[in-house]
Amino acid sequence: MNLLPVLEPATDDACCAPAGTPALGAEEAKQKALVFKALADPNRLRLLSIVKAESSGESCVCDLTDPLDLGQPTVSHHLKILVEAGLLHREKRGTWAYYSLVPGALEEAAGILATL
Amino acid sequence: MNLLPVLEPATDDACCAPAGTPALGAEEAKQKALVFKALADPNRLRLLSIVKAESSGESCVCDLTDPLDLGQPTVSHHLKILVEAGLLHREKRGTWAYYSLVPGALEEAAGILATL
DNA sequence: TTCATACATTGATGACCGTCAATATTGGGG
DNA sequence: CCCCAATATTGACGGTCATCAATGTATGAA
Repeated sequence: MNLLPVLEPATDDACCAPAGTPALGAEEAKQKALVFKALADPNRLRLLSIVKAESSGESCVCDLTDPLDLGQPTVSHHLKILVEAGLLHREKRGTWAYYSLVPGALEEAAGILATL
Repeated sequence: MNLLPVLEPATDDACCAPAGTPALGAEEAKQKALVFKALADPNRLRLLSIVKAESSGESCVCDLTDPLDLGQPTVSHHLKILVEAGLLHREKRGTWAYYSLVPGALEEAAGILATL
């Protein structure tokens, strides 16, 4: 998938050999960092945890506002970030909004680390 | 490991059932978020990628400064963050500093996602 | 000891982020 | 149509972060 750098025969001087194309491209790295940015907040981790623990597979915002010590707008903000990161799915039914894990999304995030 | 919430028989009103203890505690979440904070930067992902791709298993700073479009102090700063997150190991030999992946660290980070 | 190299640290700056209060929007019920 | 409940959006504020230029530190060589 990645063209490996040419793997120089070792410069006679010392350290600092390859350079060439870095293993992970700049754009690719930026993209992958987005997922971890979404995961890099304690309250968002707790949100994911609560949604995952729910037996029904989904939680409405009021289920999520109480356990965290945060105001409702802040929780909504975090949920939006998780949705935009592709980790949560949002479905509005009546007045309520139900959030559920996107199937395989967490595994995919874990996969990024395995294939760095 | 976690005491599950009592799982109310469903309040007659509608939504908003459990509350109780959130699946992931506040302190625990804060701790786990630290690793993802370290991973939440494109340049740090690239650094990890380069170190991992190196056949010798380690890279000195000059190997890392060129591929990224960053100054040497900035690279040093990112490396420090990765070391403090427990992802990289630093060993100084002579004038050079060699960085290598901490064995199992990336897998452990991936494990956090699996056991949220 | 003096100099050059490799790397780390400091201080400053501009950008981004988490949080809240206030307000807007949407949907259901009377 | 009007009111209320649930959620989203906006604007503002304080804190953190990524980056760089300048400087400090340590190691090896002359």
